[in-house]
Amino acid sequence: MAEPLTPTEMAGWRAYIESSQLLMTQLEEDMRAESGLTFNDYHVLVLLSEAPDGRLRMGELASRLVFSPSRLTYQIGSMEKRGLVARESCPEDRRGSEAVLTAEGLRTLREAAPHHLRSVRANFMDGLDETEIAVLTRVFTRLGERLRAERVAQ
Amino acid sequence: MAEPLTPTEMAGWRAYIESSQLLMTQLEEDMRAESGLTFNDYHVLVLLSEAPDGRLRMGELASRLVFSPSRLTYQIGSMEKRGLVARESCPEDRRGSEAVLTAEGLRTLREAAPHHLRSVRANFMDGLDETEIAVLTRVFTRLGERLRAERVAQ
DNA sequence: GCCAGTTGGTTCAAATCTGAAATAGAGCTA
DNA sequence: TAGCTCTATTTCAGATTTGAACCAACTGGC
Repeated sequence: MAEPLTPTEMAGWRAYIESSQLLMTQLEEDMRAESGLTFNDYHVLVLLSEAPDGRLRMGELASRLVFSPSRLTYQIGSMEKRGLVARESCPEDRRGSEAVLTAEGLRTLREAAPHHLRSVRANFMDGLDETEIAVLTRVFTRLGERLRAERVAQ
Repeated sequence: MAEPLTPTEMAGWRAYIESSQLLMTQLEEDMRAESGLTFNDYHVLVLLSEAPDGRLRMGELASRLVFSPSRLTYQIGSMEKRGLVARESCPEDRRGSEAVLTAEGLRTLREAAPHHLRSVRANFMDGLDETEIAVLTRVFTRLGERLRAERVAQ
């Protein structure tokens, strides 16, 4: 078997991985400076705000965030302390619990979103033209679908 | 000022960020299962193996990994315990120290690399055609250059 | 109904990561 | 060369993350 990656592929891979690291760090820093939130905090708020009734089962949230169960327990606990979400036990399945967006959480999200999106634009989107955005969207949408499918199948 | 991101941009952004999360998690898991290494461990080994004489100053390594100084201190300490790298104090500047790849570290890298690269191919590259790879490479190379430049300028 | 086997979440100890000090040496200027 | 400022790295305490173990509640087969 030949090299697992051609030089061209290797270059693409390295560029992607290293720049993504850089981008994440930058966005994290901006978010912290502007809103005092973590990227994870923000992502939880977004997902909850989009869910019907502002609530999601822990498992569902964990799977969308790609978080381990214990990590999500901690994350929600931390956000609960800060009043951004509440935890309610689930009526249909008494093993389960749900995270619910609070008014304070929604307010925090509304306040943070424009700053964050501006940061995304400045650090990422502004460098791309329309064709590139289209390719990225296509590539990563497909990638996500593939990986999610495999993940379910183990 | 209008919305900071158009719906098209937003879709691209979400696809990128969520799929990247998924991809990283998958690669991490594969790496751990196949080599008992962390993605960070691996990246350190790669950077050192490419450096002249297999050694790099802590600061240089931190900057390439996008690690905080204290994080790198910890990371190298951990790898030192496992015999993958050694730490030597720097002759030219006695404040500094360098991380040096050990024979054991090089052996570990050689053993891990094919598994990892196969995982990168299977989870990422195989889904892309040549045009897409070219676009990704171009986009992320440019992004990296931009972000690094801004990072230096504060 | 009653188990055995799953599932959904939490808990726990250990590992890792973070930002703010602390250290120590370099380098410049008077 | 003494005194200042800056730089490279480590240390420290606290926050987060990890994987394994645990607990309770659901489910299906008998």
